[in-house]
Amino acid sequence: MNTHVRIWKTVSRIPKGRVSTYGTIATLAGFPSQPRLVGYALHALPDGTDIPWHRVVNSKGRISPRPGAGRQRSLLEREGVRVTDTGIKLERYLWKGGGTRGRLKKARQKRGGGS
DNA sequence: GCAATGACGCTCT
DNA sequence: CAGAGCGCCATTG
Repeated sequence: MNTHVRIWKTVSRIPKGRVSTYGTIATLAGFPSQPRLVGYALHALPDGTDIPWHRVVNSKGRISPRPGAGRQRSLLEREGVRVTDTGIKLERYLWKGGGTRGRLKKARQKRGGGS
């Protein structure tokens, strides 16, 4: 369970109006490339949790097909995060731990990235 | 105690 | 460039 708490704490560190991906959270939490654990930890979150789980999205910047996804999108928009059909602007809202201001230059330019 | 699954990500084809 | 498969660790049955 300690594992979950660690992840929750990391998620809680996400600044308001910003989002992060499972992979990023996993890495920051101390689990390099272990997004499944993050997803599983969030899955175990209680309903009245104080953890901003809605700020966690997948690498595509899209909300995973989980029950309440629509509610998550509302919460994000409520915090000022614009969610488009193409997903959230990770280059704008993606938060990468520490006070990095999320200044991702080339991001990881894995595939497509920003069209 | 063993086996399968899971709110995903990366690499290969 | 696009699509599919495999891998990681922990939790649950």
